[in-house]
Amino acid sequence: MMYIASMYSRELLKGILKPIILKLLSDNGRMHGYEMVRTIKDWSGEKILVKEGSLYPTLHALTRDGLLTYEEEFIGKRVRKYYSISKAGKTRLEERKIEILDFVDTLSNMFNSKHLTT
Amino acid sequence: MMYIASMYSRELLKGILKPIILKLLSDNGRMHGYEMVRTIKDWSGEKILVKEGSLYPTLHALTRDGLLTYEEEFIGKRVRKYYSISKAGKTRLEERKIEILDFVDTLSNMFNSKHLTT
DNA sequence: GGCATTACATCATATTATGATGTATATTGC
DNA sequence: GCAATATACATCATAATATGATGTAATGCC
Repeated sequence: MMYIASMYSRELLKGILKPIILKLLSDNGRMHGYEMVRTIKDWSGEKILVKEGSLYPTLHALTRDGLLTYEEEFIGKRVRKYYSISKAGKTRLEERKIEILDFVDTLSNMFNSKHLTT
Repeated sequence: MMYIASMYSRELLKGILKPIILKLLSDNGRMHGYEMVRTIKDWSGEKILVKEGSLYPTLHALTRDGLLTYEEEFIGKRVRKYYSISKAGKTRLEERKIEILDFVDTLSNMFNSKHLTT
């Protein structure tokens, strides 16, 4: 059992999990689900804590959409699913990366300056 | 009738509308709904295009939660609701601002560097 | 043996932005 | 004067998606 709470509010994290998974697999090659949870945690400085109830359905959705592939491996009797990013997944990642960095920049400007209408 | 499409994908915008409204009213004092839509558009460089179907229910929710107050005014026969941020709203904005700027920074780091696990 | 960790999974629920739709007044161009 | 557009409010069904709760089972450690 895993019980953790994200530092960022639930709403702020919406729409960001898929790109994070794509980026993770793009950088690291093969990874399995449980490994991703821990890596995202480390990677974000303990600030993004993905829950299993979020991760597994998202991995299935990305696979269904052809952005990921996976292979099963047996460690003793236990099965592990190693996921990899597909060609289509890499293309999608590039698109989303541009959007995210631009969005982040927009938000940064919005909340850092004082915008007065005249 | 207003028909516009946001530059950013739907998911990415989730959870950001409330803080934007709070920031807007914090900077500008009194504003009415329709004015907010146009200001957010200008303010974000045409990148965040809030829909009426999103804005009005959100204004009601923020008011219900005590973060906004409003006064009705008549421009001829037409009613306008001028919203202002409350003390509680300002407190909430400060909290959310810190969270958003930190989140933005985390995302920027995540998507700009290559993170390899060893 | 007992406990924590690893590793997968599903499902009901909550949140929230959107598109569609509706109503009505005011303004601007011709 | 009239038509088109802009102003200004609103509601509702729908879609997307992260979470908490819950479940199963193997492995590693003391």
